[in-house]
Amino acid sequence: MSLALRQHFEKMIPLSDQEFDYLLSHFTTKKLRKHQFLVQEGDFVMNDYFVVKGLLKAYHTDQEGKDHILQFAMEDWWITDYQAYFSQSPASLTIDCVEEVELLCLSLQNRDKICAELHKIENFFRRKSNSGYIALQRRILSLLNSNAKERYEQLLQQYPGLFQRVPKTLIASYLGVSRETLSRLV
Amino acid sequence: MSLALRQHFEKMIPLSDQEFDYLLSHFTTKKLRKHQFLVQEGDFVMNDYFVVKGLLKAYHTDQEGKDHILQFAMEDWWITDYQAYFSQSPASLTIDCVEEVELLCLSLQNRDKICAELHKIENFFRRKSNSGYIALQRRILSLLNSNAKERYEQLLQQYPGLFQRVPKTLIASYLGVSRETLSRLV
DNA sequence: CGCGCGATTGAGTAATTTCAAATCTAGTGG
DNA sequence: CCACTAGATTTGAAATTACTCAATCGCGCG
Repeated sequence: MSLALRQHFEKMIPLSDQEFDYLLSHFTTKKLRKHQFLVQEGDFVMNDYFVVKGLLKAYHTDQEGKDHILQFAMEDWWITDYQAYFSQSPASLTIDCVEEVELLCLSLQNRDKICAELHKIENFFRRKSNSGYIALQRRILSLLNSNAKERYEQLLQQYPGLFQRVPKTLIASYLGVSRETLSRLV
Repeated sequence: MSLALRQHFEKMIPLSDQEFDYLLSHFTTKKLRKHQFLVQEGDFVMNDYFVVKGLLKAYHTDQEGKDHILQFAMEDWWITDYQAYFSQSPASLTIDCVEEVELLCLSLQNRDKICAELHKIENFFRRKSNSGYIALQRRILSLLNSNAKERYEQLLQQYPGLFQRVPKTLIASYLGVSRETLSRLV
């Protein structure tokens, strides 16, 4: 289970066995069933979660009760309500499991601790965050530039595996269109 | 001019005079007039830019020739084509000056160098990037959740100063609506 | 005074949503 | 193996929203 995490780190930074074991000691594990909540609106968010196995979604529910998916996360991705996590304030997002899930959990305290103790981990998270920033910029441009059909095709191209694992309703909610409209586009 | 940068760093991390002077030696300065380009599509992007004075916009031009503003940057903000900068590949964005501008320029080599040499700078950029990530998530949710009017009001609330400095046409392009539609909403 | 840029207004068109109903599909229990 | 059900997807039709294109307005500056 922790091999996935090690490989994930080592895509960016080399680690000795000792270093990795030390890092790993700052994580806890968690398993959840399909449809279980990882984070609910209003919760304090204790951890950032690395997905070892399974698939989750993070979404916000608006005043009219409609969900808007901010993020999916599958194997090798991180997910949490970052706003809530970094500022240790109540969550405005809900995160739940689309499939059965195995997670490695990293508290903010432990994140800061390993970043302070191991310079290369701070480097890892900096670069990771930069990549994430760029990915979100791309998504914003795609929301501004492209109509629903083009956004659908871009997503299909970017994450072909996703479509076997989530219903179209959720894809629609991620793309920002109604499921009926999405259905008419395909 | 460099005082702005020092204060910017010191909002997050304390610095000695020596440390700051050393950091500053890795920046160059640049001044541009209104309407000048900082980055054009296809350019290699040599720097990340810290805005000492003035206002810029970063935008993408789609196939139909329409511009979509990804980011504004004013005093105390950073701006570049991050995709192009971090991967040292040609820019897909254009960045130009809405006002006369003074910048401090940081190359990728120098960024990596000061991050490697000064752990707390790596920490600075990590936290900076995390904040940016959260801000983009908020913007995505606002694009998914809210209609044009609500997005306008959120922007107004978030950056009241912006509206005195940029024409409504640019606001519309940032919000993802036509200028006519925006005009009818206000 | 007049030019030019930005903002507004009007009218017709295109895209998307909403609400309702029909259809399809996978999993369950008999 | 079949019938049944719940969830997911599709389709239809009307209503809404936003867009485009064109014309007009308003204001600051030379």
